[in-house]
Amino acid sequence: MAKRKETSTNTENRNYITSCDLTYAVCLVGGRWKLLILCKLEKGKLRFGELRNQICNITERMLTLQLRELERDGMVKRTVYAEVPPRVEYELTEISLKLVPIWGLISNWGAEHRETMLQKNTAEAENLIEQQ
Amino acid sequence: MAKRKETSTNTENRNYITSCDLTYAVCLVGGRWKLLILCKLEKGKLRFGELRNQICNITERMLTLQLRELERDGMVKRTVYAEVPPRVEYELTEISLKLVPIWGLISNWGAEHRETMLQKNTAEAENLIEQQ
DNA sequence: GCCATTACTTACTTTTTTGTTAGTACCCTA
DNA sequence: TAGGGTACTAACAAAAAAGTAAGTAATGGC
Repeated sequence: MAKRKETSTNTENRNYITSCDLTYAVCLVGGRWKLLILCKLEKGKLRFGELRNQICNITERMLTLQLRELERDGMVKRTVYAEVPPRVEYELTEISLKLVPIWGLISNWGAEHRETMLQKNTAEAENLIEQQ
Repeated sequence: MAKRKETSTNTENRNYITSCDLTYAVCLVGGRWKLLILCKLEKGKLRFGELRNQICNITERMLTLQLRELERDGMVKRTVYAEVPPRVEYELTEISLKLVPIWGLISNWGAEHRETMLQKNTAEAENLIEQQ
């Protein structure tokens, strides 16, 4: 998340894999908290503190880091109001808004996958019992 | 990738974030090489060595690890033929096949995002020059 | 002058992921 | 009987990501 050694194989491989548009796109939202943040912003602008309260397990540090990366990657827009105490609002950008319908599809698939795995694991457990 | 400390905040947070179906789904393909592997398998079955050759920067260890996870998560099916030298084939499963059309959408979005960022960066660079 | 509020930083530690190198098992062929 | 091919595995090191704890700045209200 922080500074990277620019010459590592790790970095080279990152560049290699993101030449694939699909992998590139998924990497943009790959940070642990990013999709959660983006989902919260689907319904409209939110302040830093509102995001923190809605994602109860996130630390301020992680929220800041993820938001900074999302901003750098054009996924959220950050607006600072020159007030004291400070007020900062975050919202989706034009390009990230285009992903919203796709998130719906993926989310449905995720639910289906979870169902499938549950059945699979149940079946395997029953097999184990029978074998005894 | 290997063993995890089961009680870390890190692990707790993993569980928390994957209660969201969208995050859950993206985590399934979140390993560095997973989407690349899945894309190669879109066109049909492939042997271990074929995958290794088609993804030229991957090590055998990483390929093995990613395939094992994909298999555990029901994303690929592994078939071993009892021959010498060994032959192992990998293919997409019913559930991962359902993602293929969505990958197309994401991929297109990724290309568009890349374009957008390129223009944005070019514009910013020009602004910097003007300001001098 | 002191405290509260908000949105962060900074320095550091822990955990996880990724990469490197050198094996292994198996049987077939030369 | 030595070497080749295939699909791995194991031990270790490096890098990156995530988490912890303790600040900071600015100003309005008490």
